[in-house]
Amino acid sequence: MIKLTAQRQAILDMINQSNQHWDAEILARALSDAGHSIGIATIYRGLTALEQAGLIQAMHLGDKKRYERSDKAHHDHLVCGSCGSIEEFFDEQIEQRQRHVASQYHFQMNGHQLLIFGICQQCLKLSVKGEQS
Amino acid sequence: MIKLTAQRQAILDMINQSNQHWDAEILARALSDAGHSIGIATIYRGLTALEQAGLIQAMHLGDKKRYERSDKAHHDHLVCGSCGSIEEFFDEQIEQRQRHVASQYHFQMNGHQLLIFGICQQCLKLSVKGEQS
DNA sequence: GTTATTATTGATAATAGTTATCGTTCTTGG
DNA sequence: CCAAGAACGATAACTATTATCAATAATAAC
Repeated sequence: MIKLTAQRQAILDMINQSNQHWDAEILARALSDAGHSIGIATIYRGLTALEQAGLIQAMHLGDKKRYERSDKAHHDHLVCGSCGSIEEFFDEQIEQRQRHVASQYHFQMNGHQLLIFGICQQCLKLSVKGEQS
Repeated sequence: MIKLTAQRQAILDMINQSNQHWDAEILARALSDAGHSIGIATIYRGLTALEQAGLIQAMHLGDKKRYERSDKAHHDHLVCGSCGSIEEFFDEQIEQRQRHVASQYHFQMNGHQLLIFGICQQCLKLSVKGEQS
């Protein structure tokens, strides 16, 4: 159904080649740096099309939408408020409990998003070092 | 520290009087309907100030920020994709597991957001009725 | 209790992220 | 080859939010 044009292929490749959680702006810059000149509207449309086709997956983080590869198993995210890095995790017990809660509320769950905010290990180390000096 | 002006008091009252998850636009309309004429910038600034003071709490849902009372215990949300309603729930096991995951990753958690997406009981009932007719 | 200082307000301009418009280009089937 | 539809790029428009700035209100200093 979806037409995989050269532009969309470039977007898809870029996303598939890394574990990043891309937003449209960063992706545009990366594509430009890689030699692809793709209009920003085409990038937004491409992302939407690729998401609908299930070729990539999307999440809302704060005020912008992020896209990542869809060829990995479901997972949730640890978001560092200091460096902005995003770490992934999966916990079957949490998944189970969510299904349980949904059924309790007679709620037909078709997705979820769990973000854990805080400070990542890296940044914790740095802040300790910084305080010592 | 925060100055509770008449405008901010009106915003706070409006939020405290209901269990809604307000966005700035809806809140502005409600305040206007209630006879308060408060500039939209003042509403945004007031919301930020009240949030920083801990008098209300905020969450990101999709592309807009929502505010709700802070005088209730922590909870997460079931978001209906059909009618937009937001139901609240709390599950200690999920909370515990999150703390566990964070410590596993040496991640200093200082908050989280869990959104369960799907269709609420009300909308499920309606869709069944609709299909029968 | 006037004056100086500081914070807040409202109108509006500006910004960020995203979507819509529109004329042009690229496919693809007949 | 050519018509129909999809996608493209440039850019205008839109939504949510923040910044600017002059006017006003509250607070503190004398």
